[in-house]
Amino acid sequence: MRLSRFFLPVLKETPSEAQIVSHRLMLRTGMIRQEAAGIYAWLPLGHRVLRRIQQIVREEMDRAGAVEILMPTLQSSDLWRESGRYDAYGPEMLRITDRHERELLYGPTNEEMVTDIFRAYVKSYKALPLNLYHTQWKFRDEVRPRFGVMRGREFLMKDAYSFDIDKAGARRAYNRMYVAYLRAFDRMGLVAIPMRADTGPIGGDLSHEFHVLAETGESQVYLDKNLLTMPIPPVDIDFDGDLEPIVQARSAMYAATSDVHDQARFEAEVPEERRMSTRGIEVGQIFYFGTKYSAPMKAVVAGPDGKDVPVEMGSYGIGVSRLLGAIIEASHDDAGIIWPEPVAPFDIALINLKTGDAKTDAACSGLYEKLENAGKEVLYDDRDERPGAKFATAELIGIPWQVVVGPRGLEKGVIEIKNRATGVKEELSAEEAVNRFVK
RNA sequence: CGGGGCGUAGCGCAGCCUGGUAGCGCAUCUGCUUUGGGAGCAGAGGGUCGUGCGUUCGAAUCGCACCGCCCCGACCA
Repeated sequence: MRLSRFFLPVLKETPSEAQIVSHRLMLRTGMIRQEAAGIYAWLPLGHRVLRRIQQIVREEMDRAGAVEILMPTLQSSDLWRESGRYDAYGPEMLRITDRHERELLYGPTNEEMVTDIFRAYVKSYKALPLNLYHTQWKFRDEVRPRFGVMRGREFLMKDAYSFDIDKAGARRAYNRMYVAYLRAFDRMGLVAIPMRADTGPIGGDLSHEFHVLAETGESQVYLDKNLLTMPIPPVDIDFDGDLEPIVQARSAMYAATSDVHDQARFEAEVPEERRMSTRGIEVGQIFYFGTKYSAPMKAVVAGPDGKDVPVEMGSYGIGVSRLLGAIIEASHDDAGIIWPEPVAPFDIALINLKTGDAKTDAACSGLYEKLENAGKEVLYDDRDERPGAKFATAELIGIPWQVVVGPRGLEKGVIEIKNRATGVKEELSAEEAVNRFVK
């Protein structure tokens, strides 16, 4: 993409409404534009990152055996009356009336709808286990939206729903999502720690919140430092195999948010030098809730004995749009964002230091073509701007690699590559540079 | 929803207290010069002063109401 043809409305000054760093940077880099409190338009740069995150989540869901669907944003109130949540949900739910005076709502979540889909088609235990997921915009009319996309009213969320014949099956489904989440967050360059979470009226130990550790996190978290260095399950992990040991290895170690934190237990279980207390951003939650919806909504399947039983369910959310904020909170410096490579909006920022200079233009065009043809996403800064402005833009928007081409270097037959995260610069020939990225 | 604050050009702000018809920086446009870390000079364009009602000869400025947004708290992916 040539920057001269891209739409990248960066701001030199920070809009006054933004308080936390991720929100400021998202506005400054022209990733998002606020349209109303907690509601944002996604501009090209932000949209690109959103899509990459969504794709990583999708790949890991698919790998774990979940099946993608897409449910609507608007739902009929009928299903919610069946589950009893229509009245229970309160003003957080955005309610809409259509021209026929029918009550609709903008979905804050999809348990009812997916249960309805399930019960319409699945009648036998032989069709289980099943996990249906989608990534869709949700709306929760928060009293006080804040922190940009970290706590908007409209947000993009991946939610998966598992269906099993019994609790043992539900536990296996839960474990698959647990492992998939470890992999997904790791691929985004995040250290996300599964924390014991409040299971509410359901009880049990099958609920975890995944938190990204960041100073600006919304909740206080307490954990065993050993969790930070636990190995991530490999790409070829067998999701049909026994994942319990992986889950247990982590669950055995203390990690809790403030609402379930037990200081006495923390001190008893974790040696002082391994105790860590910091802030966390919740980016995902997995939850087993049994027959909470299947029972009232009569989502039943015939078991091996021919008798109908309500399915055992769980739900598994990832805050896709929130992750943009979380990643920036966890990865930035004074100059701007530092995107982890797998989620970066572009792989390489190609910086032409002297647009209009025939040799420099030609060298840049050549590099641009070779890198693009090799499948790299390149943002070529071909604007008629001064070098300083181009460097500043590249740093601000956080492209992982800069390829810097100018007349001075070309005289010596070299260009410069610079890593955004480390700041390390190297002078190479153009050919070497291409080989470096193409491999 | 309780408490606080703010709405003036695309962005950041001053002007308001003490009423007299709007200004600064950045950005934008034109020209010239410049070009290895957010250039300089000269010129130009751009504003229903959030909305409505009121007070007044006269309202960005004073009063009332409404709308929007932000911050702290209580609540949430």
